[in-house]
Amino acid sequence: MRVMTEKNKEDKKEHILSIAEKVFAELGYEGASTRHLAQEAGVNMAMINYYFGSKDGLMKAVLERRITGMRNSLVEVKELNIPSWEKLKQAIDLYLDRVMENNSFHRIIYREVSLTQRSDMADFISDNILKNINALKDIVEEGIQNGAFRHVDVEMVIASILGTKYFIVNSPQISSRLLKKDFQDQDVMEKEIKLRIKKFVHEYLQAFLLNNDPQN
Amino acid sequence: MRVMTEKNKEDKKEHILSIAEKVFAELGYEGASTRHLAQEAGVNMAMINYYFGSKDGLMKAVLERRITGMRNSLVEVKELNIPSWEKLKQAIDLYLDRVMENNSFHRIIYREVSLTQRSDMADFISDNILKNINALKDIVEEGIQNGAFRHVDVEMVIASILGTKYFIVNSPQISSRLLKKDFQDQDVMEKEIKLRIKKFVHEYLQAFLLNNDPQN
DNA sequence: GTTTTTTAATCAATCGATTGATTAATTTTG
DNA sequence: CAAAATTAATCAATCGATTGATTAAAAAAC
Repeated sequence: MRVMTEKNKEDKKEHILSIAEKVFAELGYEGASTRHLAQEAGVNMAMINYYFGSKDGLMKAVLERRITGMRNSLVEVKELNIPSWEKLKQAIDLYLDRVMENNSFHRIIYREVSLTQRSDMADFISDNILKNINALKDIVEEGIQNGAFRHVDVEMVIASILGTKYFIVNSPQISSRLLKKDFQDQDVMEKEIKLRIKKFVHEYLQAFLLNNDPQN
Repeated sequence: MRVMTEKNKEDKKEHILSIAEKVFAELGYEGASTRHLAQEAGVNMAMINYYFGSKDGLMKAVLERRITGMRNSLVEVKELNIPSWEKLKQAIDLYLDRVMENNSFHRIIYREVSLTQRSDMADFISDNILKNINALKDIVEEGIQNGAFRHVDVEMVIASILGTKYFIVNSPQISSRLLKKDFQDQDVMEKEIKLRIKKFVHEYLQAFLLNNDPQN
């Protein structure tokens, strides 16, 4: 038996977390049994309760691992002293980068909030997502106030930005066939689809949002 | 006990289906037990297997009830002899009307295809959705060919249209707080949000898609 | 009186969780 | 340093509860 030092213990928890993230995305929370989660991670079933208290605790640990720090980056961009249009582009690129890097995680959280039933888990998720959304919203509203953007429906602009990536990331079976790309290959997705989404979002926002009238 | 005539038998199946649609949207497929489904519908648990064979059969019946006929309407619009821009607007309005009317159903199907794991259910769903998507795609491509639309990334345009409604309908906990509306009230959603989505999608497509250059 | 519908009871299988026992690693003691 | 005591980690086995499904019998319908 290998020696399990303090360093290796954290490795093990991290290992279980990363496997669980994939399995939850693959089968859903209810569909992923603790036995299957343990088997996939190559650990005894009791280890899940030993390290995370419960299956619910494991799920929350998976969520918290990714949510921490997400908002700070967006707020940083929001407070940059650059033109609104550049600011919005940077925020969108940052958001898309993070989403595409951890697409399993984003499938999980939107799957959970798609349920009507309220729970502390769903509340925790939607609270955090809403904070990120509001950072984006602030940037757009700022651009409208300083005349860079037209007077558009701000909430709908946000919904269309998030929705576009949401559709592509959360329904891979459909979007991969629409975009004719195999999303099983992580590399293809990160290098090609990400650029394609960014290019499209930039272009349609430029056409719809930017105020080209120098009068205003 | 009430008399159950032949007419009433179909009513009962339909009653179970409509309740199941709501419960599946609320709790997910795995989260909704046959006992709970039966209790909500006010019938004995064995009735689900008697009428639908299995829980899986009930789910498939819920799906097939709505999917049938969806595509035909879109193809009808596609074959109208009107300008591409009018055609696209009609198709989008038709699609949004159907989605908002049956939002429980749409939450169910996208929840199922958000799982990576392939299944006959997920395949059945994505096959049918893709046919509807291709009808929309044909309309946009036709508009590009006849010069009405600019040479845009067609697949991304579709993804943004579907994604916008997808985000609003499938994550009600988030979108209701973003849009400051309570989606529990079906009437408010159908009469207000639907118009708002339509207005927005029309406007941004007009800005991005329409070819205002009379040369082309 | 035969068929269809409905019910309560029950089935094997699986769920998440916990148990007591065992092993490995660390700390304390002399 | 070495022996003893303590803590941490892991395991197989099993817990009660719940799952989807089935049954035989009763009730209703025709």
